[in-house]
Amino acid sequence: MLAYTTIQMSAQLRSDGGETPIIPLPFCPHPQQINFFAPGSEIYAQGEKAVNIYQVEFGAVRIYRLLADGRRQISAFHLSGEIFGLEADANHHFFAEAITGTNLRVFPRSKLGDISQELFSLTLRSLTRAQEHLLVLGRQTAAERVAAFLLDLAERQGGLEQIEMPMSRMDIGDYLGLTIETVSRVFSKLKDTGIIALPTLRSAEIRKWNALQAMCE
Amino acid sequence: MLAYTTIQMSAQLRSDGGETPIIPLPFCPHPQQINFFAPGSEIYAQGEKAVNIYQVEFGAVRIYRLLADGRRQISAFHLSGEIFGLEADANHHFFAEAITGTNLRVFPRSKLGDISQELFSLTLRSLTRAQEHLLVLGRQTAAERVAAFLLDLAERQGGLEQIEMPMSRMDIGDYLGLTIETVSRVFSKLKDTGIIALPTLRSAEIRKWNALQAMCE
DNA sequence: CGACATTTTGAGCCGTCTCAACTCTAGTGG
DNA sequence: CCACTAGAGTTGAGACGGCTCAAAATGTCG
Repeated sequence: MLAYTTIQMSAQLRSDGGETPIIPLPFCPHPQQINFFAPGSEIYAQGEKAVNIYQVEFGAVRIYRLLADGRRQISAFHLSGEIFGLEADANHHFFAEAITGTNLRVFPRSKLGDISQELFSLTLRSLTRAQEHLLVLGRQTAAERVAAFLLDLAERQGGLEQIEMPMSRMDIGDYLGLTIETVSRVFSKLKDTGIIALPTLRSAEIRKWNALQAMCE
Repeated sequence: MLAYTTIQMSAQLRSDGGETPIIPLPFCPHPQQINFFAPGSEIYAQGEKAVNIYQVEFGAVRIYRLLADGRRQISAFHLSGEIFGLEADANHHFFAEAITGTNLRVFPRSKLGDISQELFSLTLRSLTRAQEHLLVLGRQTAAERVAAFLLDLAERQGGLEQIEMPMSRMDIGDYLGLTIETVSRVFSKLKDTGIIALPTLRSAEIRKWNALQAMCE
């Protein structure tokens, strides 16, 4: 929505520097190019012809859909190493945007050839992830959703207690089916009860793993 | 949950007889057996080793997950022709149960060999469907959810105004993230406004397509 | 340091849930 | 064929969680 262009380097440093680079980038069937996307920039749009698939080298991406009145649902965040952009037919069914400055490996769909076992299993993992997120959206309370979100992020970042959250509160709300106010209130409550700490706005630290896990049932 | 055994034939007739058999059953890589499942019977359980994939010949199946306190989220219904049971790893992440009397083609996973383009694209379609359902659960009101559900069912049954609903109100609620009471209230409202008719408990007739579509935005 | 965007906090409201009673349907047995 | 019964669905009243609207606080970048 907002078109930054000059800030990209600092955002890049934040999401890439520090700790982390634990996640491997194995998927690599062909020589491919790497493109940089500035924070907030569009990678593809709903309805657009799906010519490429993408792998995050570093940064973060949101996949989302919009209702006519502007309500937004983020169906997934993609972090380093993850693949996105595969579609069931010729066109994209969702929007994809870079959250922070993001480097993407671009694989032309035409050059993929036969479906590798690896690509298939990445797709199945996405499916499982989406189906599990359905449980969160359909049946969990606000507190449970945020807890599940934090644990999921932690796990995807190597299981450390320090979590990077490249996305805004609005992104988190649109992912969890909540408003920013509710997300914020839950964060505050978790902080007050000592379950997490919030060193900065875009990072969290899990202090009581069992308490957080217990919240998801 | 309930173990019928004597009623299975009538259930079978209801879901199979009448109109419908429009949907093709193309997926058929190897000779395979066909198994009958009585209404309510378990096809596989969460955590169980995933040895087969399944295709519905006739009947209906629910795929679901449970929280510790019994809250249930149905992530998908599968009708004639549809495939389910594929998992990202060795074990099932969900439960699968027959809703009505159901015949399933069973394909041993071991005999699938290389992933066919067709199987891959069926998987992608499931992924898209799940991601679109996230929008429903995350951002739509009760009335919008029910409208989307009815339109989806109608489309999958060939676009006719007569819809078969093999599942109970509880199933619908657990699919849409609502209680049975709310589902029932929305059905009543749609009936009162003449948008749908409800000839029997397990069928519906769409009277005003545009009104229903307008509800989903 | 100053301006703007983002996040947090507060107060009141609304949609959906909960709990309870009633109705309808389908199956059972006289 | 009809009354009886159990399960499923519907309807109503009140409660509650998360939303809306508003304002204060914090963080970011010029």
